[in-house]
Amino acid sequence: MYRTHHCGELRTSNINQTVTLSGWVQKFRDKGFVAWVDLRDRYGITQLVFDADRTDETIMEAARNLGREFVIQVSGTVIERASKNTNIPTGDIEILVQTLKVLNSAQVPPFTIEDQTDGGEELRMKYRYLDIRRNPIKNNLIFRHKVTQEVRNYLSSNNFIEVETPYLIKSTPEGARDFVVPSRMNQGQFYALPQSPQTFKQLLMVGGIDKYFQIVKCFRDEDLRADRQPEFTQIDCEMSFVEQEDILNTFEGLTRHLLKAINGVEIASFPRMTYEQALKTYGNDKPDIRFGMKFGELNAVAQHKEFDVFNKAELVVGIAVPGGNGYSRKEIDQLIDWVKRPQVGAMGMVYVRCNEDGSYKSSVDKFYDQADLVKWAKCTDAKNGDLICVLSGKTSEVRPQLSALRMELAERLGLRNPKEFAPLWVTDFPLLEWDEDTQRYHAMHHPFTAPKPEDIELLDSDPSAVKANAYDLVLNGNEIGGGSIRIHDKSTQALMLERLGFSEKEAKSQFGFLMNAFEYGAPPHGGIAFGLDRLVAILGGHETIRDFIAFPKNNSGRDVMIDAPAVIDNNQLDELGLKTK
RNA sequence: GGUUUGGUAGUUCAGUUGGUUAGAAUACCUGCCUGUCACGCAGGGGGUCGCGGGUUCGAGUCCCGUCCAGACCGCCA
Repeated sequence: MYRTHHCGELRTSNINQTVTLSGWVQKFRDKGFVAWVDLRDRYGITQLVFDADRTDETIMEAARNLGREFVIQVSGTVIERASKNTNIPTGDIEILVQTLKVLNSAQVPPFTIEDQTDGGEELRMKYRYLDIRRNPIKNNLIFRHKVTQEVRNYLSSNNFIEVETPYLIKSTPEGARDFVVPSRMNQGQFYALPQSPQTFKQLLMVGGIDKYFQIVKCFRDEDLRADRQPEFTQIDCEMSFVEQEDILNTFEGLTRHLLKAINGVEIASFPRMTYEQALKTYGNDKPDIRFGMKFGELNAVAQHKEFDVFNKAELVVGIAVPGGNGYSRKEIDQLIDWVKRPQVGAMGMVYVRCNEDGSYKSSVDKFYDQADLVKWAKCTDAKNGDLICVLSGKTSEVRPQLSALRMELAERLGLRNPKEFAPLWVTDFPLLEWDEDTQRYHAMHHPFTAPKPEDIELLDSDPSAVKANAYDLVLNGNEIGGGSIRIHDKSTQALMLERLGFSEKEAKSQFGFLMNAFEYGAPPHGGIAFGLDRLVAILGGHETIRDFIAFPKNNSGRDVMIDAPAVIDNNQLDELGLKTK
């Protein structure tokens, strides 16, 4: 038997017991007459003691030959410590070792296996199995397990069943790039890995599985970010015989349950906001509402003077930065440089200092008097001591720019408290979005989203005005879930695909299976999918999802540990019919 | 595809205006130490300054190219 106990469980109540423990050598401390080993496993650390008076000399010697991360098994007696350590749960006891067996030696690890490691990101990824031994990563994986368990518990107890859908499916032209897999038995043909199980879950609805969920890997061949991986996990859900309201209530319930069970946070009901409101108020369809700094549109109070920049702008919009009047001229200049960076792309920034005495000082005093600036302050809800930042230009450009500034300032002001949770439903997304590159409409959500019934006639006259019963769940400025009521009849689906530029033939070959199914009694249905990686990271109080994924990929989509992707040999290419020459 | 930051000891980093033998901390090794737990003390080993080219009497430092990594933009229905 390798162990009778794990390394986190022995207490004073176990004193005098003979125990066997196995684990890794965290640390060896040698005082000459007496030496200690911190023995670590998943559950904690237990101190082993080797004492010149009480320990056999050969064992003493063997202990001196141990290195960091050696795997050992020891047997001995639990004794009370002469000096206790209140920092760890097992700090009152130690093991007086009677037998010591090295189960495996270890090379000196390339970074320290400690909470505050000295290792950099790349090195930790290359030796991810060592990184996982560290508490922060190990605890994140345990945390993720808890979240998925709670998801399964909640949905199961609400009559949802988990059904697996295939990973080897068919490439579709809409949406992200597909990862493709060559077929050996059908040479020249390819499977695609699913970007989501979307059509399959809809077919499950046609199959009568009226409440479905799946915790499922999805794949998108697009460039990565700190919060984006090429393979990621979704909590994918679909329900039949439901309206938007039913879905919002059900999954607000799930999210509330998670916040309660995982974070101990109770939120009575989630606020809602339309897509239009979100853009107007926060410049963004996933606003972080933990803090204010709402947009104030200034066209009416700023476009009557000689200031051409504003007069020519489609939108003049500002935010009030709390306490921002405290910024030095230099700091404000740095802010202006920040918004002018190519990543943000503003042409410039006008600012107004709101002095404590109620007077104003702006960078455009030449054009505007105190009475004007009073109105600006009113529009942006600025208080004395604030700084109003104003951007102008094309609405579609200025809003994201000011939104980026708002988020940056909130970050600097410490307003993005990771312990605070502010969920928000964003509803009434447009069905379609004009794409300049391809000169056609794209589905904002996906091509299976149903237009709002009252907007259907606009599909011909004014496609971009058509709204959908589509919704996102936003948490602390992150989109954590999105879904819609789906089309469930063949003619609407055909019309939709036609509007997206599919020929009848293309529509049939790509999505014929779905439209066929719709002809055999498809129930009204809709659903939602949550990004599990992101959700777990946010609940865990982090922005980066990599530390919540056991084996993540780096910025270039590489697994640096196993060194994938890699070339394959000619025989393999030949078998797949992919050999060039 | 673009913008930007970085690459120096096992690791994390410093390295001034281009100038002597490239440093620190930590890790590692050796010795000492009667209760350590970030143990302490003394000593020691450890460098293709990412790679290639150029400028120069002289390059870790300047220039060009290239590779790798991070952040962001595009992209991500």
